[in-house]
Amino acid sequence: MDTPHKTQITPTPTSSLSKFEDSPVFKYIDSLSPIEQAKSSQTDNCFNSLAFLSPSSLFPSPQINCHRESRFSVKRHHFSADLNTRVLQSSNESNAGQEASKAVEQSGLYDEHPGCLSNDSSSKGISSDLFDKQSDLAVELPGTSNYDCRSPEDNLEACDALMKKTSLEVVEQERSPFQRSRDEWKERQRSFENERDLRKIRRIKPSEEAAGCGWVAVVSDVADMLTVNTSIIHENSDGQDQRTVDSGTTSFISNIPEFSLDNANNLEHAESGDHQGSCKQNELGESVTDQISCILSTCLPDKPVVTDSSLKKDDKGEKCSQLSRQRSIRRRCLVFEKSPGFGLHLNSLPNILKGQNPPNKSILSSMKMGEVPSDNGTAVAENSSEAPASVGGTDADHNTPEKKRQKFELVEESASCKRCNCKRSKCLKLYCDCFAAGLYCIEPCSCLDCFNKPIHEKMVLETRKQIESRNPQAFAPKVIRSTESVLDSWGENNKTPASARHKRGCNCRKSSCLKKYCECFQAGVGCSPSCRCEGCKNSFGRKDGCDESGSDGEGLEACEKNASDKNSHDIVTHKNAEEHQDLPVASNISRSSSQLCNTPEHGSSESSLCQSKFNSNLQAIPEDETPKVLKHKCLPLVPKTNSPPNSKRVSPPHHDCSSSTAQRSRKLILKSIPSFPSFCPP
DNA sequence: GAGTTTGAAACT
DNA sequence: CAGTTTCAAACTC
Repeated sequence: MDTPHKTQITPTPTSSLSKFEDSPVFKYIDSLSPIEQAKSSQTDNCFNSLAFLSPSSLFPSPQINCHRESRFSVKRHHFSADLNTRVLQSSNESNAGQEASKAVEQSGLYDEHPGCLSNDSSSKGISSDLFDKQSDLAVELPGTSNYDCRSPEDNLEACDALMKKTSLEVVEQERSPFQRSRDEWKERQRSFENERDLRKIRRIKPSEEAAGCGWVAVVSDVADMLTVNTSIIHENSDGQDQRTVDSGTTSFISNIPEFSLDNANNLEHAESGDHQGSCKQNELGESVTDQISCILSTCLPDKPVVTDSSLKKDDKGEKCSQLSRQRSIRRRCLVFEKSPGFGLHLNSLPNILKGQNPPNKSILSSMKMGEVPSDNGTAVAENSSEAPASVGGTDADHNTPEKKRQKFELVEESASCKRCNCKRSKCLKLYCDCFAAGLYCIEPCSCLDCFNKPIHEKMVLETRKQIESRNPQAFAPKVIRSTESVLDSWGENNKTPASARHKRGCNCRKSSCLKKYCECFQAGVGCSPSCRCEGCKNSFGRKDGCDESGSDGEGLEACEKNASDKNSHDIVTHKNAEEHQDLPVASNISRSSSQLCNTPEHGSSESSLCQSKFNSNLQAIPEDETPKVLKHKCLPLVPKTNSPPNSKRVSPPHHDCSSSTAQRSRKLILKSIPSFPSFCPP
């Protein structure tokens, strides 16, 4: 049936046009859909490039094109031969092609078979073929056959000739200078998109290889790829994939390295499984897209769901599970883009290890306690006791995500977990340990009306900024590793062993710095002249000089007394508490510290173990890596108290065990510790 | 588990 | 900057 619009579209009848209108294909297409052309142009945002009826069709969203291109840009060349054989038809049947593509899209072919069309085009018949062309042209965007034939493909020269004789004759007559400028713009756009595709292709592999260090690039790359029109979010209306951002905001970014580490193999297996007996993945673009999909699916918090669904489909042999994944992934990545992650938030650290599970500080604690990510991205407990043999299994078992998850969960259980219990501060003040430590509150927390969650990221950031505006060091480590230079500034001699000190000092009045009310004691460091404590009896070092080295008998006596009557309990309690509590800068603790702790020379006695462990849990940061601001603020510290400046530094009890080696090792360790991350975007 | 103590953080 | 209040952890019972 002839619609009035067709005559409108081709107002200048040509012999060729009339010829093809009489073709069986045209009639068939025509009979397929009664959709009017004008309506199509309005409703179809993507595949109306041949209609040239409305500005909206002339300028489809470049973002849409971005993601379409990722699917079709390479495919275009693959179909070029086929296209050549039928371009005469299609180019003159733009209307019919559009309708056909619409029909295809409605029937799901568009989404379901993009990667398989080359193989079953015959079976799919003209619909698929038209779809191929349509998708191709839709991606190409220019909307003119002329542009289409300016593709670098040499074998399109014939196409060029044909096109010039057919549709171009029609279209060019109607091309206005506006359209030509539009074509130029789109050509530039396509150039940009091609470049971006190349970047995608180029980056996938390095991202896998770079593993941990390259994931930032992956993130940026992902961000590049995620500039998708938000309309895509609603592309799939089943609602199954609608997710809240929440924890995924951080896990998204932080999980990327895990993909690099963990899922490279899985990806290979999954992909090979996906394509066996179904779609032949012979196109680089498809492969890259799938890899990207897997990266993203790995990064996403609901990966299990996605993976499962995908696997189900794969098991059924359905060919288009990849696309479904891609679409879901795109949608959820949009969510991420809408609510970018708290990139440097410490909660992301555990996610690096934990994968898709929600952020959990316990893993951070695990790291702190000496568990470090192994090469495959899992946390390895330095203490063998924390790595049950049942979890270990074979090497093959180690590589399975389930085993890793179990391992993580076990590690998590055995590790400590900081749980705040805030009731009034909404976890947005430094009262909250989680917030002060730069961590989001998580499930184990018992806080009420907590706003320290990824979903309130903006509020968290604003609050942080506000607090930092009051005190730039508010989120800096409270305990710094004081080197000789600092001690010098405190008027102490260089022979005193370097130790950690509370940056600001405590202000205890009643606890005598012998309870965890005292931040110095809690951190396991001695009080310093910076402290304004009264009656300091800090067993780790009194403000006025309690040196276990023996030079100060009274001090030592006091300390020993403390250790005997109360510290024996306190230290043990402290040890336990430190083992079950996160310190604000857990990242400062290296595995080497734990190794030191477990080496025979250091671990001969319980007390030395305790102390070593205690030291390893300090919030200390090397003075070398202390920010200049911090140095400037800390170095000229003038004690407010009247404590004599010549008080000897007090070493923690039992420090005599391998002190030199320990100190040397600790220096090396601490120098390798990265500086405290800034939470504020630069 | 409830109540108390404590000192840092926040506020004025 | 100092004094006061608020807050949550530590502690005691």
